[in-house]
Amino acid sequence: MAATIKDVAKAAKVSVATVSRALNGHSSVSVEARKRILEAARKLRYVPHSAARSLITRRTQTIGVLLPDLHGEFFSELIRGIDQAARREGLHILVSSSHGDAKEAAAAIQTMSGRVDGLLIMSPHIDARLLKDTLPAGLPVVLMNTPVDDIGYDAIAIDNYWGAYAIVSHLIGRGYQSIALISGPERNHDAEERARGYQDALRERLPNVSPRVIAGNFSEDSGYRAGQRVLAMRERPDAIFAANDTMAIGCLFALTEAGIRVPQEMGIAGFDDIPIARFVTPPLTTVRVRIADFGQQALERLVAAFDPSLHVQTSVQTLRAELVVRSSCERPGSTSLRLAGRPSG
Amino acid sequence: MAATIKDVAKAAKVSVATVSRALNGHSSVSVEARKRILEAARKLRYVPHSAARSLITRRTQTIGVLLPDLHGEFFSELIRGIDQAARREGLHILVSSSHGDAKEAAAAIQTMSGRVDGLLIMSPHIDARLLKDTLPAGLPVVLMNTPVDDIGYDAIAIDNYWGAYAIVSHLIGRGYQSIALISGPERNHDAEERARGYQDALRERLPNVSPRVIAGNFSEDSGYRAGQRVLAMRERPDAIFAANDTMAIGCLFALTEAGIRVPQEMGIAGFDDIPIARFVTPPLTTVRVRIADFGQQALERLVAAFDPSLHVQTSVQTLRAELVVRSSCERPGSTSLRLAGRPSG
DNA sequence: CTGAAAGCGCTTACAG
DNA sequence: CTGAAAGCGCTTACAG
Repeated sequence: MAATIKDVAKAAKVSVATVSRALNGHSSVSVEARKRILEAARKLRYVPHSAARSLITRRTQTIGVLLPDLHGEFFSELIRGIDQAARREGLHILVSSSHGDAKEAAAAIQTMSGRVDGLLIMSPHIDARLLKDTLPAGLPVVLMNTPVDDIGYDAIAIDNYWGAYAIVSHLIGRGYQSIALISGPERNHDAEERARGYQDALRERLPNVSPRVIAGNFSEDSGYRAGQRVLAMRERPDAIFAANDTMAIGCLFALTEAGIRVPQEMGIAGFDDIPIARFVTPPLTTVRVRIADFGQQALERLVAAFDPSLHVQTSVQTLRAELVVRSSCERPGSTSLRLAGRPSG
Repeated sequence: MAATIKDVAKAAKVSVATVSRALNGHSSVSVEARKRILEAARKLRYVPHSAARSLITRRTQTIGVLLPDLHGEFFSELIRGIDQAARREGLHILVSSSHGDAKEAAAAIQTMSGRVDGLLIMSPHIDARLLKDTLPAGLPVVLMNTPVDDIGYDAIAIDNYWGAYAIVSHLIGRGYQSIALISGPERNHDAEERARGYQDALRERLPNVSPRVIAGNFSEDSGYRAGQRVLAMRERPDAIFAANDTMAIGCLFALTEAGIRVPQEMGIAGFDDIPIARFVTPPLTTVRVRIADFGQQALERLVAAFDPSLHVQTSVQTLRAELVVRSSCERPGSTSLRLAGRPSG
């Protein structure tokens, strides 16, 4: 049906070798031959068969992106950044998501790994050993926000710890004294790092106050329910740090519904700076992570790893986060103290 | 490096043909041979080379998804639905986005079409002729929300017209008399259909009121600016229908900032029912489209088209939308009138 | 039930 | 600058 390189060769009256060379831009083709070949290819609507090419070149021009989930703007932003960078590099992207556990993630890696030149992996579940057992030796990989930073994989991570530390410090600077955390899902690396930042900030800056953690799972709904639990407490906290914006907004909704005034009676802060964060009432103080940039950098790391001469050693790169101060935890009368983003390693 | 079918054959002491048959589940392989082969394959971590297989089977087990953009939750939901259905079918998905115009979309179709068994295309720009000129004959395609419904392509579309018609009718039923539209981007099919629904509802239900359209482009920011323009009008409308939720929320923000009470002084309605819509203050009345379902159905349509015996004729399928009534246009004292979703064709 | 062989559509030394 | 030929790793009639 579709034209092959043979058809083009016949039409241009040259060998398939010459067609291949002309189409791949090798210089050693005469001007007239090249012209005839290009003309014939155009006429026949010739498109090289990618599988045949891959078979011989051992390159697919495709990279795989393994994501734990696809809910929410975080992932569309991430894919957007990856896709943009990939297009610049002439690479296609194969997407796979919804891996509930390590086993599923490993299976997805298996089926992808034969079809791609490299893999971008975000998996809160997988560990280093499983990864090593699953990945074909020599396949370039960049781990995104995945808790495997010790053993020979390139990785890129959001500075969750610092972001959480900074925002809790900010709340304390604003005069809040009893700050509760709405946590993310258990065994989720991002969630754990944010919790750790919360704990450390509290311990260092308010040593006499003990942390209070309300379980959440990153969904709006869990934030809403957490808000209701706060309302039911005998001794309510005076501020809440939610481990992501989505929960912060759910919580805000619960509080507003109950007539609690934010930020006067209770401060709220989130994490991520999703687009909607600035549009809720009151606008949400949060930590911004440039997610599309994150995706883009991950892809560029991967591309760099394609060239072994450039890629001498694996390393973990951290992506700077920045505090975004809005009014959801600005008590009237408190003085302003703005923290800047820490330069990342 | 990686093991090939030859290595497995050698290890299991059979021919490559037998290995191929065993691994592909053909029945005509003796039990012992199958056992030895499976064992050898496992030991060698054999994974069939997908390019080699594709070359001979003419199937890639991959479908391409062409999207105009990747901003916002709409697209992550869409990809999620597609990805879920694809996984069930054992298909991989190749994603490509950010095609500013028809030419870019055509180029993306070109580079993808050699690597996929079928294509899901959402492109507000492309027209039927260009599509016909670009697509290899015989490649299964399903158009998603793309204004090419007349010439022999399968298509699936959101019922934008009806959704807009229904929500404007709802506003009128609530007693609003002067309803302005914040439109979507020009030459965008969804936007045009929603505008058409708005115009028709107004013409039929309030024949003496002329429509008022404020230009927007689906971004929060354009909604915000539209809100400011409304505030500056000499004769303000008493309700606003924004062509998507994102703009509705931007507009709401502008109004709230200016001290306008919603819904008492001005009603607002949106379109899409993005997750945040229920969390803003007041919660937004909107039209819900089950986006993940939409993606899933598109993929299933495509898979059906793989089997020519099942797939006799192309057709356009419309996805039901439903009105979601919240408080952003509930004036005190107005009576309730809830419209149900229309069954789709 | 099994194997030898052809062939899918390319690229790339090799020889001229 | 060009062509003949080998070979990438599979699958599948064909013959036994």
